[in-house]
Amino acid sequence: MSWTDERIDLLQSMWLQGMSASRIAKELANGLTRNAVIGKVYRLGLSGRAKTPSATVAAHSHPRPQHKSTPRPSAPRPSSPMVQGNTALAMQPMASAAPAPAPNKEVVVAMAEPVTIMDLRESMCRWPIGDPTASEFRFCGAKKIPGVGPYCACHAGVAYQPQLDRRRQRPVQKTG
DNA sequence: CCCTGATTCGC
DNA sequence: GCGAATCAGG
Repeated sequence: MSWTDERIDLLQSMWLQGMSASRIAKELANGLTRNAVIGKVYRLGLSGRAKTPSATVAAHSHPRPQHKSTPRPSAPRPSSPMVQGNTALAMQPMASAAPAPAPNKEVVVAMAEPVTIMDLRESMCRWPIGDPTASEFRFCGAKKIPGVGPYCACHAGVAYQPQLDRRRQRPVQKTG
C-alpha cells in the first residue's frame, strides 16, 4: 500500500479535523501505524497543525541530541492555504464503509464498546464477543481486573459461573 | 499506566 | 518516499 492521492487527501482531512495520528491510523485500517501517519503528515508539512505560525517557533532551531547534530536550516512551514477550493476537504466522506455491527448481541455489552484484537490491550477484558470465525469478532475491551483473570469485573463473574442454573448442586460449604 | 506528536534514521 | 525507532511531553 502506498500513499495514493486519495489516502493523502483523506489523511489531510482527518488530520485537519483534529483526529489524533493513532486514530487516523486505525481509521485508515490499512495496516498503518501512527508513526506512518505522523511521518506522512510530517513529510506533507502538516506537522504543527492548528498552530499559529505567527512567529517564534520557526525562529528557533533546536538541535535535538538524538544521534547526530543535523543542520536544521529552517522549518519548511510556508503556512500556505493547502486547501485549494476544496470545501469537501473539511468533511469526512465516510459512512460508505460502515462496519455494520453484528445484529446478534450477546446478553449484554453496554458498558463499553467491544474492541478488535488490534485494540486489545493487556489491561483489557478478553471476553469474546460474537463468533470468533466472523470478521466482526471482538473482545469486551473493558478494564481488566488483576487477579481474577483476563476479564473485566462483569465477565469475570460470568467466566467462573457459566451455568448459574446448575447451582442446584451447591458447592461444598465448609463450616468455618 | 495510558496517550499524544516531532524528529531522525535505515531501507 | 516510506515507516520504525526514538525522543519528548501530557
